[in-house]
Amino acid sequence: MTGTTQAARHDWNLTPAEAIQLQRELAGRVRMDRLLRPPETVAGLDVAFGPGRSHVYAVVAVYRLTPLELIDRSVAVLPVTFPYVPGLLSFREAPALLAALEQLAVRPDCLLVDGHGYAHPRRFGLACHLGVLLEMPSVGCAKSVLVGQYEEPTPERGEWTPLRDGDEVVGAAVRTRSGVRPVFVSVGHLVDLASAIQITLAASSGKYRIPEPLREADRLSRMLAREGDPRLAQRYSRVVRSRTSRRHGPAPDYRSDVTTTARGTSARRRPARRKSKR
DNA sequence: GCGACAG
DNA sequence: ATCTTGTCGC
Repeated sequence: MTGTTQAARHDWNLTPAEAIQLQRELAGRVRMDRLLRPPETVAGLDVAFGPGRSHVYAVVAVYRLTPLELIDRSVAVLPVTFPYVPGLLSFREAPALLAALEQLAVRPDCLLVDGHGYAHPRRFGLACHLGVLLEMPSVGCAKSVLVGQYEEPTPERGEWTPLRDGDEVVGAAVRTRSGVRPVFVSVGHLVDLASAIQITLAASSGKYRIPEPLREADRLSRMLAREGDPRLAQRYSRVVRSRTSRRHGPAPDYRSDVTTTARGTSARRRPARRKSKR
């Protein structure tokens, strides 16, 4: 899949009302019925915001599952152009994450996203959005619930209970580490819930609540965001990538099909019209 | 009208 | 998410 999907591209310069309509349309493309052969590599995706919340620092951390180890990383920084609105996270974070994915040296078998997938008001959270645009398997892994209710799973790592929104099972509360709060897993795209849970557990060491790929993406994005220098952050990603790819040999090229650029310096025609609260 | 509300 | 000090526990 190297820039061959035409349908998987759209404008990000939308109003909240337009964004909601787009989600309703794209939600029809989510596929959670396909069986997934066990992935060998999983990419953790997360973002952090720089000083004044002016820029989004996106990081992708690719891990091999056995053994669980970091094999590649990439960074992208873009100006913030959309407010934080529960249910519309994609329009604030996805452009930067897609830009980071484009700079990756290796193509991961699956995406593990910091946020929900199907467990969303319109069944189209950030993980679904990325999976559908890239046409690749993705899993949503959030630290708190957006929609739905669940019963506490027993304390042992590996245990889980369904997350239900009305009669529908939209995800699962998964215990990635014994004795701590569960994480909330849901289908992103091209995986079923059982696989999504397995992938989340496989990416978790058991020493921390957050799966390793997401911990690393979170750690690096926050570190770079604190520096507050977009240009330096992007340069840093190149250094890291050449370093890791040198040790593991040449990696297959990665190309996404999205129109976003890695350097996003051009001003949007329709900038964020209000600041997020809280 | 009053909460709830991924990051 | 980000802003922040100390504190409880392995």
